[in-house]
Amino acid sequence: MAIQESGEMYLETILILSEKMDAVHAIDIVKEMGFSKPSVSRAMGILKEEKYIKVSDTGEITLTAKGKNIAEMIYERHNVIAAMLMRIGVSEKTAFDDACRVEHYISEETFEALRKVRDRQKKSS
Amino acid sequence: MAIQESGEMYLETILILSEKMDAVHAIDIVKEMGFSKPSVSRAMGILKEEKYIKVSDTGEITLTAKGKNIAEMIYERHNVIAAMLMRIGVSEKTAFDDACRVEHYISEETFEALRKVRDRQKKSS
DNA sequence: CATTGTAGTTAGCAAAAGCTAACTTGTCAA
DNA sequence: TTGACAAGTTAGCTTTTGCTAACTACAATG
Repeated sequence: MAIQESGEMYLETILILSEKMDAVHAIDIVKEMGFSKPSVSRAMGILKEEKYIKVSDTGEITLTAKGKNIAEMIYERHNVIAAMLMRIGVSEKTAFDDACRVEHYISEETFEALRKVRDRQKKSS
Repeated sequence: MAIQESGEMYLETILILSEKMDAVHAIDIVKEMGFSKPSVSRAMGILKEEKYIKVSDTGEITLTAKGKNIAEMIYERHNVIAAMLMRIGVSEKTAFDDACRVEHYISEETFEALRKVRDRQKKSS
């Protein structure tokens, strides 16, 4: 089964959290995303099942290579979109929030075009 | 209840179809969107219930003012997003498809920023 | 050692939005 | 007039993804 939007969000959150703390547990995701413990618990079950994450017997959650690929792709999309929005005058908060929703729906082609715009911008600044 | 993404899609489709033909029926929406007849039938029931559309006794579907507002807002978002994507080099087909998904997820602030970019572009061309 | 609190799971509900199967209804052609 | 097709509806299934209630398991405090 292909990964769902919600799965992408969970993976991205795990990636972000694992850069901020040395061990990510389900409870950290609960606090970060604002979902209930059972919702997160089930999501972790599915992600584990589909080999996107590993969960140690102490409950520590880590991304597999497969999971990390997706998390990083989404995260980069997030950054590229948010950067583009801010460049055209959207506030940081809104750019972040909108990027968070939009990141799941753009094609590879659009992403590449956005990335080129960002890179051009970078060079000229 | 606030309108759902799927509801927005149906309203937008009704708007587009009613510009192409003089009477829109459920079957036209079935053909346009590729959903089953029962799916469209139920969606029309909900949109009618919530006063976004009117359905005549011959089955002709028309947008109410409330429905037209939303349809036009979404349609304009669609156009603004697609135009922006094409401007940065995305192909017409992809721009259309991506806009179709993204249009439901951007904030008013982002939309206004995009519109300004488009207007600036218009003037300078 | 008992109590309390934290982390996580299990069971089951709900809403949204797709689907198929099977029905009604109306029109039109033979 | 009958037979067939087209449009629409009804009933009921499925998946996704949130939720609450209630449980287990463990650890730490008094």
